[in-house]
Amino acid sequence: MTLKDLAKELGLSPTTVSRALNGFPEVSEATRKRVVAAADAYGYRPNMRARSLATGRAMAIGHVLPLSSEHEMMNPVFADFVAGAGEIYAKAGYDMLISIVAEAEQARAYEEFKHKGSVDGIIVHAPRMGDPRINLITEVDIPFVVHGRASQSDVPYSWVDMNNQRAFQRATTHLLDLGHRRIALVNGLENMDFAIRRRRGFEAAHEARGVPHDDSLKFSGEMTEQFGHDTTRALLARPDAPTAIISSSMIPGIGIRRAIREAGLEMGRDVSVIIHDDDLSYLPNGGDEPLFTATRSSVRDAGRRAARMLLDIITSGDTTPRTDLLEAELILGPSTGPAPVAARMTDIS
Amino acid sequence: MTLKDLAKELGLSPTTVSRALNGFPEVSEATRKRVVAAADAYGYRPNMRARSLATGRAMAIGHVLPLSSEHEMMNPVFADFVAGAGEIYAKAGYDMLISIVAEAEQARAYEEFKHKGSVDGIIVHAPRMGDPRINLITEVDIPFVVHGRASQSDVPYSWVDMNNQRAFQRATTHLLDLGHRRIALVNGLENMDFAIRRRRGFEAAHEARGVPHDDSLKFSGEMTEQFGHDTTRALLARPDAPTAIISSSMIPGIGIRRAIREAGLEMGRDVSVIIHDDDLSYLPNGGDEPLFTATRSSVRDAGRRAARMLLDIITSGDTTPRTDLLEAELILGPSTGPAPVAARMTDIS
DNA sequence: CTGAAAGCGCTAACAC
DNA sequence: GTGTTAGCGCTTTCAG
Repeated sequence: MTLKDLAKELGLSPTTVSRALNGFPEVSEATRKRVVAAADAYGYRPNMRARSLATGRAMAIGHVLPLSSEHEMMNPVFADFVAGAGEIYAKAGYDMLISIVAEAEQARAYEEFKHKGSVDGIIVHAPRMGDPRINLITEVDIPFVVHGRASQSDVPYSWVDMNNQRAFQRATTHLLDLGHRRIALVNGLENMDFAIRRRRGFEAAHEARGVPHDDSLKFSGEMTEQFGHDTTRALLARPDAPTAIISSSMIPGIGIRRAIREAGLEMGRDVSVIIHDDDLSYLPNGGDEPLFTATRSSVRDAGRRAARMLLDIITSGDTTPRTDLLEAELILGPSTGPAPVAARMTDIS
Repeated sequence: MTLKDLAKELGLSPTTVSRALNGFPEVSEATRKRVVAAADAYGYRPNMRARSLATGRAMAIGHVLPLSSEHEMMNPVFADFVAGAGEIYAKAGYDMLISIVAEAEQARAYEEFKHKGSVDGIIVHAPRMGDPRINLITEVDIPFVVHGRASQSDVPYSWVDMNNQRAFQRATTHLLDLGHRRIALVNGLENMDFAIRRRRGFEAAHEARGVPHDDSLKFSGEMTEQFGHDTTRALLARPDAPTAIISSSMIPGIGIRRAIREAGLEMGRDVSVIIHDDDLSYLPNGGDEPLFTATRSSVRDAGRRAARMLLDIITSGDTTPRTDLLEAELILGPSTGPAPVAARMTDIS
């Protein structure tokens, strides 16, 4: 059933039918009712490809994420972000196109998106420090919003991001105010933008409280359980072991828990641990475990906001860069001051 | 730069240029070379919408997942599956469309996909027992492949799935052969197809070895850490506590570990635990923890296979249902026979 | 081997 | 208010 068929059935011209269906003002209410009823009855669905070709709008948004981040904490985060964005697109009648592209082919990917005309806008995921993609996509001249930020980028651009610095500053301050003076930071690789901001927050908290921060307590690596485990093991074996640890993500957090247990220590009593997780839904805080604290914010909401921002840019045509910084919702749970860690250790070989 | 522009530049007709670019045989090698070179030089990219309209092929695949499964173990699994599928699509020049649709709107979603002409085929995720979507989509008459299976469906359909029954049968057999006689199963909700199959495998192993399986040792619930924790806690408090536990997923597995530790027991010594995870990359088995065993298979590979299957169905036009059952790659790690659990327990209040 | 012409299904001037 | 006429950019008969 095409528009033409429907028009023939109704004894009208395709134009009128089109206008009636698309809510143009110049069609009479009577005809509109007839047309809509008939369209409904015949189960008519406009062909988007044809409409796209005629209007120039694809009614689709592309999400691009670099293949290289497949083993980062990106995986679950990405899924949630996309779910949130998808919600908004669905409401607005847009489709969502996902493409996972190797670093080297990013430039081509954007160009293709543009020239193939398959999307009206793009969401860029997992930016690095000074990510070259920002420049690439700006040149291609297609509306886009970055999920996260890319420090040191020389061109202005639109983004939606969590306030990573603030979240870590608050978490760190919390520990400092409890009396902790040696706090370790288990962070992601510093080529990821968020990792740098988190470290800055960690340091800022120290500076604000006049407590020196020891570089030998700051670690950055791939966010695996192994990394959390080994780092913590080594930390606890030191004569100047920290009394608290802040983990940048859930996964190394699991390793941290394990290492603490292996050392014969107890979380929340001997060592305070804060595990930051962008979306706690994966690892609900059991409550009865002495897991010290956790920070929380909704990635899904970030997805929704990014989608709304992009759609607005597209429909308004106003491409002046806009930004949206989401405050993390911190859950700073059952707390305790510093304990003489080293004294309580049994065997960590 | 459109085909017409390019043709004009070359002093050829659009037809010839099209044929040259699309590898039709009747064009001379000389012209083809010229055309290809020019296309390259000008950075010409065919407009997919126009091509789609002309050919009737959308060159895109839709992935539909029900909104209801957002809090299932679906999240990370979905991300990986999609990454694998995306790889194949990219190579074949297809786009990937994702839509997250509420249960109630599934029927309409498929119809829209079909009539809007935005995709050539669909991948259905997270099927339930006798999932009605299978019938819906079959009626709509668009090629599709199901990721997982929906038992009790009356129509035949194509699917790619893990051999969940076999994986759990093997894991259970492993424990039985070590001498365990009371094994608990911490499983997902049984409206999910895989949960049922896993239980069947668990039971089949017992039957094959002539060991009775106790219904009071089988649990099914939402796969949260809390569920794993509470179940294990209660299990260990029983006078007839099991000597081994099999967990259907990583997340409750974390709770299981915690409950065992809280009970003053040690995994792999006092209680043998097998945590099944479709993709261990999220929780690398540390190796030095007495985590007993784990099963492993690549969700990403399943995504690749499903994508290939669907593309083949589409291009060949042969819609006779095909199936692909992937064997899980089991890692049945450091093992131990049963220990008198109850005797070793300290305090679990 | 190449080109002219028609059309995919829809929208958007421009008339009436 | 409604219809007519051109396209959107590409593929595909059908001629030559």
